[in-house]
Amino acid sequence: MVTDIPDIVIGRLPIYLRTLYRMAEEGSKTNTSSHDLGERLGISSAQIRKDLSHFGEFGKQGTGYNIGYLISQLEQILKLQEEWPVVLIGAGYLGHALAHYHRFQLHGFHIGWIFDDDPAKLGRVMNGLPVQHTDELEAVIQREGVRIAILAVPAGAAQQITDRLVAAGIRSILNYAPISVSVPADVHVQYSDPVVQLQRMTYYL
Amino acid sequence: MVTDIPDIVIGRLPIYLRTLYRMAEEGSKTNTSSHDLGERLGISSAQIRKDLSHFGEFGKQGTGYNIGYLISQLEQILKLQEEWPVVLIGAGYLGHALAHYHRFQLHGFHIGWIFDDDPAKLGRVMNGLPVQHTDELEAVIQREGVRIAILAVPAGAAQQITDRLVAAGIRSILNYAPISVSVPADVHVQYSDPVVQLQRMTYYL
DNA sequence: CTAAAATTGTGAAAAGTTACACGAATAGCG
DNA sequence: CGCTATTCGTGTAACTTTTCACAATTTTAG
Repeated sequence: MVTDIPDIVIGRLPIYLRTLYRMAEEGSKTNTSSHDLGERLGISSAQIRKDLSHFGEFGKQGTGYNIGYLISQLEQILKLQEEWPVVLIGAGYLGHALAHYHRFQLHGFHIGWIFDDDPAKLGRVMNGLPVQHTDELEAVIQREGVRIAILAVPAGAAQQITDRLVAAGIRSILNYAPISVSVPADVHVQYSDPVVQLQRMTYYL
Repeated sequence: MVTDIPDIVIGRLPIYLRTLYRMAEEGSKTNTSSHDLGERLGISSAQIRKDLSHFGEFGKQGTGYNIGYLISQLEQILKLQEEWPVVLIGAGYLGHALAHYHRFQLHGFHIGWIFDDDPAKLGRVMNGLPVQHTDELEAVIQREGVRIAILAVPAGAAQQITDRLVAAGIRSILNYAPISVSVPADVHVQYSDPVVQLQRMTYYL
């Protein structure tokens, strides 16, 4: 049951969770089923049941899943019931947008520090936070025990910054830079290169 | 050879391409190998060779791959040798950042129109483009033959806008909205929900 | 010129993922 | 109360993806 869950399963849980939050907001019912959920997501009901079964038995035959209960279980599995401090590196257009992205706060990710090494940007305030020099990265990460970073810097700076982040204690990186960074096995990176995402679709046009 | 390529293979080609562009820029050599490429990407060399072999024989035993040639072949496969017009929906913080993202233009994606339905944003200019009312979506897409859209609107608006995009002729959607949209089978969607991406990593912390 | 090293493309094996299908439990209805 | 409709959790089968390993070719070095 709780042994070595495939990454691909973990990757789907936030999607389930997102849909459950939406169902809870709609408030039209207290329960849902794997079938119902699957239909909304374009995923088979069997897959949803199999995925959840890795972690326990959250449903009830005949009734399905209680939405609130399943939400709390998924949040627990994904460690989303605490607030996670996050550092943001890069105060360009994208960094600016991410600094203002209110859904981070809403879901327990608190961007608390913004860094850049462009003198023109230092001291600027974004959503209440001053842009600090990257020289202070290590000190902040260590002092505050930050484990998560969002990287929105140019390709040329990404590997070097990544090495510093990892050395300072960062273990999860959301990478918007257009480059595959190299990290130790215990560090997780999620890639989000907008160009790559568009290029994945033109083949089919 | 050229028959029903797995999506997962298509999805890796832009990553290979990105690395090849970087190698070409570095300019230190004209050739590379599956081994070399794999090392930079954290992917096995066998996988790279297998992926490429779906489309033809681009390498040479003993020598590897000519970087420029492989780039041109991948661009051809992915249909990246033409310029693609793109519509952007949503002129909030994220839309603003995407409108200014210079790598789109650099890689042949031309954001030519920005839409929003918030009266306060209409007429504002972003990177030289005026924000237009979403009422004009269909007319523009049809007149200009646009096939690609970037969606940066709130969850509540996303499905309705998606339906209109698809009806007007859009076939590829890069979706930043935090919701799984439902589309016909011939329409491709790439998801990029920043919160989901962070939530995929906290499990491992 | 020859031997060693590098490297490809690929068939086959291994590993991983998804879908099927069914017993068991529950709820709703007449 | 008993019958029908739902729905879960899961063992197994089917399918997909990755890895292995090797013949064939080319380059390099002596």
